[in-house]
Amino acid sequence: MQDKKIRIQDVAAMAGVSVGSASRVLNQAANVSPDVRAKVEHAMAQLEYQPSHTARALRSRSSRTIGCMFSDITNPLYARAFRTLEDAFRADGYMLLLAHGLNDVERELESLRTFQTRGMDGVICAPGHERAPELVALMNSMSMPIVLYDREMPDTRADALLFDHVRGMKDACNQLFAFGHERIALALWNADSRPVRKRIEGYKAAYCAAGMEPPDLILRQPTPTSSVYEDLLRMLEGPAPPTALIAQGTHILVSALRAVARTGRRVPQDFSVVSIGDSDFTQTHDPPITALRTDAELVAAHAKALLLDRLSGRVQIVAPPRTVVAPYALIERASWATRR
Amino acid sequence: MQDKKIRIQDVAAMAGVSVGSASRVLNQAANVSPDVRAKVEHAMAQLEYQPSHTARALRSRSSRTIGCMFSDITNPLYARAFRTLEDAFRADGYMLLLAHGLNDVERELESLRTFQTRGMDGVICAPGHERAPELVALMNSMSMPIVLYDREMPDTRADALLFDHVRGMKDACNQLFAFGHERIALALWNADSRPVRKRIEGYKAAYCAAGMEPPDLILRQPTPTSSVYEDLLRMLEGPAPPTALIAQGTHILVSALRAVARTGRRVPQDFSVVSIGDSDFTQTHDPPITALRTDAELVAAHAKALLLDRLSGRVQIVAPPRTVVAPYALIERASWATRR
DNA sequence: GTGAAAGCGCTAACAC
DNA sequence: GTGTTAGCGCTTTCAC
Repeated sequence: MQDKKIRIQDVAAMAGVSVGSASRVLNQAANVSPDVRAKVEHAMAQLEYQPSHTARALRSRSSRTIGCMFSDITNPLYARAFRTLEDAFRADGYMLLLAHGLNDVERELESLRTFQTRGMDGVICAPGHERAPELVALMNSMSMPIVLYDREMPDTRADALLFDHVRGMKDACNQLFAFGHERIALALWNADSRPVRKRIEGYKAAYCAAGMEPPDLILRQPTPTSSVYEDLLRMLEGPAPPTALIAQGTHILVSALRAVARTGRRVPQDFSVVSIGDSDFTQTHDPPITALRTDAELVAAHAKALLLDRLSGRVQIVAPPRTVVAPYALIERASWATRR
Repeated sequence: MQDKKIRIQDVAAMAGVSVGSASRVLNQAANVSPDVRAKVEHAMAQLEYQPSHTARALRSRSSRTIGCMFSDITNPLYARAFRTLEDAFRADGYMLLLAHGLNDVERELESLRTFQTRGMDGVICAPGHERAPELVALMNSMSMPIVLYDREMPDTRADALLFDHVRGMKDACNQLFAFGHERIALALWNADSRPVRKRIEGYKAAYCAAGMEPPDLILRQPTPTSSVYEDLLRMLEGPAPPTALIAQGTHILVSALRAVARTGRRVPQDFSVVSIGDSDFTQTHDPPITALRTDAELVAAHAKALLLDRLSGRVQIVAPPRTVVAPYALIERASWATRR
C-alpha cells in the first residue's frame, strides 16, 4: 500500500506554483514557461504523483475509455479484433471496456446503456440484430460516436467498418472456377448477420457472373462452433457431390476436413478447400489451407480513425455516417488445385 | 442525441424532495419513506435520468470496475475466463477493463499502473513472470485487492486462484498406466509459468509414485500456437516411441494428431490421446477426445468472491493472502484405450 | 504566463 | 426520515 494519496495541490505546493499551473503541465498545455514546467515535473516525479483519472474524467467530460460490445470474445474473430483494437487505442491513452452481447437484444441494450452511463468517449459494437428497433432507438439517443463492426444499421447515425465479403467470395469462387471446379460447397454459420448475408451474396454473384446457376450446396450451421461433419458427409456421398469447399471459421473447417478425409478424398488432389478467415490452424495444417484473410491491424486503425475523427472534432459529431470498407486478401496455399 | 443532461437535482426538483433524498433512493438506502421513494422513482423514469457514473465514482471512491490483465485474449483459455468473469461481475453491476500483458513486463507494469490511476476497485491478472521484482513492487504498492489467475507470487499480498494441475496430471497418467501405457509423451508450451511447471511436476510425480522413472518424452513448444508435428513425428518414428500423449491446447493437439495419423497409428487402437483443456474441438473430434477440464463458471465465481470479500470488508484489505484451488475433472472419452 | 475561484454531478456527514 | 452543505480531485474560465 502506498503511504498517502497525492493530490495535484500537493504537487503545486511542492513546486511553489498554483494548482492551475500544475494542471497545465499535466495536460501538456502550450502556455507554460519552461521554468514552471520543470519545477512541476520534478515535484510530480518526487511525489510519484498519480493523477485521479476519475476526477479528470468528471471535469473534462472525457473518460478516455471506449466501450466494446461483441457477441462473444471466445469467438476467435472477435478476440483478434479486440486485441488489435486495444493495441491501437492504448497508444493514445484510451482503454477498452469489453461487454458481451451474446446476440441477445436485452443484454445488448443493457450493455449500451451502461456505456452511456459510464461516459464512454466512443463505442465499437457488433449487435446481433441490425433491425431491432429498441437497439436503433437507443443508439440514436446515445451521445458518443459509435462505430459498427461489420454491421449495417442504416437507421442509425453510426459510422461503420465493413468487410468486403462480396469481393472476397467472388475472388475465391473465380479462382476455383478457373481450376475447373463448378460445384463449390459453402459452409457457414446460419445467422442473419451481415457477414453471412454478404458471403452468400458474393457466392451467388460469382456463379451468375460466370453464367452458371448457383448450386444447392450451401450448408448452414446453427452456431459458429457446430460440426458440419454429418451434413457434408451426406453431400459428399450424394449423387452430385461438390469438388471444392469454402468454409467459415476454424470449427466448421475442422469438421469439414474430417468429413472429406472420411470419404477417402485427399486435399488438394481430390478436393479443394478454402477457409474464410486465416488462423494458425490454416497456416500449420497439412496441407496449408488457402484462406481469405483480413488485416486486423489495418481494421483496428480504421475503427480508431472513425472514432477519433469525431472525438477530435475533425468530423462533426452530427456529420452523416461514414463507411470504411476493409478488403479481404486471398492467401493462396496448397489446399486447392486444378480439378483432375 | 438526447435533449439535455438530466442531473440528480432535476430529479429532486421534479419529485419535490432534496437531492439527498434523491441520492438515497438512487443508492437503495434503507431509511427512505415509501412515499418519497415512489415520487423520486417516478421522476427518474419520467426524466429518463441516467446518473453519472463518473461523478458517483469520484465521490464514493468506487468505480465498480475491475481491471483484467491476461497475456492475450486470443488465447481461448483466457477468452473463456474473461467471458465467465464478465458474466459473474455484471450481475453485481461491475464492468471489466481488459488489458493485454503479452508476457512483456514493461507492458504489464504500464497496464497495472493504469488500473491504479483509473481507480479500479479490484484487479484480476496473470502476469507472465512471477518473479519480476518491479511487478512485485508495483503490485504491493497498489491500493486495491488483486487476484492472481493461476500464478504464484508469494512476495505479494495478492490472493490467488490456482488450478490443480498436479492432481489433474496424476489422474490422467494413472489411468493411462492402468491401461498399460508406460511411455506417455507430454506436449506443452515452453514457458516458465505455473501451469507448465505444475503439469510437469504432476507428470513426474505420477511416474515416481508408480515406481517408474519419468521417461524423456516431454515436448516443449516455443509458443502456445506452435506445431508439435515435426518433433512428435520424430519421436514416434524413433526407437522407443510413446504409446500415449497428453497435449496442452488446441493447436498443439491438432498438430500432434496429424503426426500420429501420419505414422499410420489409429486413435485409440494404436495410440491414446488426452487433452489438457476441453473445447468444442475435443468434443466434436472423431473420436471424441478425453480431456482434463475446469469449470469456468466455478472459477469465475471464486475469483469474484476473493475480490468482493475484500471490497465488502468481509475480509480485511490487509488480511494475509488467500488461495483457492480449482480442480480438474477428467472427462473420459473414446480417444484412449487399453494398450494392445 | 500565472493565480484564484468556480464547479463537473454526485455522496456522505451532519443537522433537524 | 429528510434537508443542507461540504467536498471528491481535477480542469477551466477569468482576471491580472
